[in-house]
Amino acid sequence: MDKTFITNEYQLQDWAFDNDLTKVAYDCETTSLDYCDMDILGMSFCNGKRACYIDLDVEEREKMLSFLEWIFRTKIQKLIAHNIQFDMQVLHKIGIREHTEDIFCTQVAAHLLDELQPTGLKDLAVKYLGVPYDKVKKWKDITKDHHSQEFYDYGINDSIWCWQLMELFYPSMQREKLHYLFFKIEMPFQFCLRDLHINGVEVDTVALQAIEDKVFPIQIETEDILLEMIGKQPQLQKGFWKDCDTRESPVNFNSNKQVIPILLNKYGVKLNELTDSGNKRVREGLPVGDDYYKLDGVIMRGLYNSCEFVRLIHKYRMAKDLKDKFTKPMKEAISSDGRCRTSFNDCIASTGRLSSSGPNLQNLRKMNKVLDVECREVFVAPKGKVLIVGDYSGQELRLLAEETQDPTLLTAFHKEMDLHLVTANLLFDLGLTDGQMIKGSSGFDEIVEQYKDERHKGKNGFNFPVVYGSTEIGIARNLNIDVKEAKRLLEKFLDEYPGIKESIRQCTELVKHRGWVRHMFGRKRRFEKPSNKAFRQAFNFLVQGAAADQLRKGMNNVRQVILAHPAWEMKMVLTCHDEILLEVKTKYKKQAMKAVKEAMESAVKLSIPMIVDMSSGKTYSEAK
DNA sequence: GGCTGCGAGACTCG
DNA sequence: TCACGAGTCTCGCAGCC
Repeated sequence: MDKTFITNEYQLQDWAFDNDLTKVAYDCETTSLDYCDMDILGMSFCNGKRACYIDLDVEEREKMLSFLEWIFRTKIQKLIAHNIQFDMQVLHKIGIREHTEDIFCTQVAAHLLDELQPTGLKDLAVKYLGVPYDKVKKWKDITKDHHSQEFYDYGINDSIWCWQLMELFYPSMQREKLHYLFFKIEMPFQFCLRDLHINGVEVDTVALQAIEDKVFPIQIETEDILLEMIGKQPQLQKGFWKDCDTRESPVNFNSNKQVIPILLNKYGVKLNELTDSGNKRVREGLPVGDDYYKLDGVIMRGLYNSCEFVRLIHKYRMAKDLKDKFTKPMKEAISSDGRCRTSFNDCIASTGRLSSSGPNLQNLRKMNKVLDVECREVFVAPKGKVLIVGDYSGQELRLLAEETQDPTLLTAFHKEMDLHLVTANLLFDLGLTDGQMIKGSSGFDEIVEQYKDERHKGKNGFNFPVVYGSTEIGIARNLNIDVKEAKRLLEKFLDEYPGIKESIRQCTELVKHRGWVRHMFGRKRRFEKPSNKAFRQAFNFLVQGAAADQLRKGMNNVRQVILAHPAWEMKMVLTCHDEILLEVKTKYKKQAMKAVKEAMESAVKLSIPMIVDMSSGKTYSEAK
């Protein structure tokens, strides 16, 4: 491959006019991964024959950027990159906002072709291109001199490898029939991911601080009471009495190793359950000491009435958890413009779901009734705007119906019946008619109230666990009934829903004999060897994975709505598995909600209706 | 004695 | 080997200088 290193405007122009740039792989080197702080150092191109590295940390930078803007706007018709959503963020940041939407992300392609492999560019270069492992340099290994030959080489190799991977992956995807998923769902979705990161979500720092000001005193007060109960005192450093870091407790109530001996010896609490490693030791016939008792929130709640000490430890831990895992990291994650930007990772979960990190905004704590704290209230709409949420109603169960084509499930969703009640009715012979189980019908709320317990068992004991592949033992533990009864009910459940039973059987056969399954939108999941765990994962994938790709299609449609109505100033700001959070000018709220609902509901055509619930508010908690 | 890396366990969410 | 999919924090231990 011919390599050129470019450091000024004329070299760049010569290279660009001498080479065909209709189809190129490109890669950007930047100073930071966060959109707010990021600046570009250089960019590399490869068209399959020749490659160049363009140093942009130079005097003629502005002229070169404006020439690059022209290239992207007029020359490039196909754009290839590794983790292209990031490289498109860089383009946006440096003012290149108009470019082709015909894109190819080699990272996404690699993930679709093998969801278990590492998808870093360097890993793939070693695995597929035969690049020797010791020749692959990581960012942290290269010199800090951005104008050195070594740095230029590092930059240019990325676009060359990227081109070569594209040439390998393109035919592989056609062979594996992943083409539709890749080009029609995943590639348009990369623009949604780009926009989510660029937009971020606005954080109300006053509300965030208010939560910390509420929970931190609770943590300290509870710790004092706990210490007093065991006849000890906190050790305070002189001076900064308000500063938590200078205060040391002789007992760490967050440590089970320290807390369990107190519970056993001083309070005579009986702990029965063991941790996973404790259970393993029992199976292996090894001795099990106090260290192997399990003490988590569920067990602590069970001991509330008999032991005040346990209740206070739980309260202490909840307060500490909110500060350590929500308010503190959230403060650190806010960019200079007051917005929080998470990374949405498209190529991690083997089901195809998105994951979120740095910070993870997909596990925001719900309302904590003990401490009276709602974390979602810190996410707000900017002035003049409102937040709207579109949420797929019963998404996984509807997709379960679609996947299994079970007649009872299909009827339930066609008639808009409450599926948890339907299951309860079938399992516990409640004698309800179809009409009584239709959501919103007269007397429906009373029925739900009357059969609250049975409905809860239908929902959390069967409907959801069956999608996870739960066994009678799991169901027995879950519902606190004996295994024999759980087995009888599970058999009854599968007899009442024969489509589910048959689908699980077929799915298991495929894993046994073929080693992989494919969900309704084309994504594949592979298994190294058949096992009960693999069978559960495979069936769950058919539903969870389909849900993930339905959401992608929904978001792609919503993006088109955004582009069609610039006056609404609508922005996607978050997504969480089955919902999309957007901000929009207050005066367009009604139209926007209608359009988003339609866009999400029409994303995929199924044999049953998909319903999207819309809500709005000034804060995320209000809009939920 | 202090630092670092790692696994286990606990917690959060859909 | 008792539910699917994630991320992140703390604790406590092992290994190293």
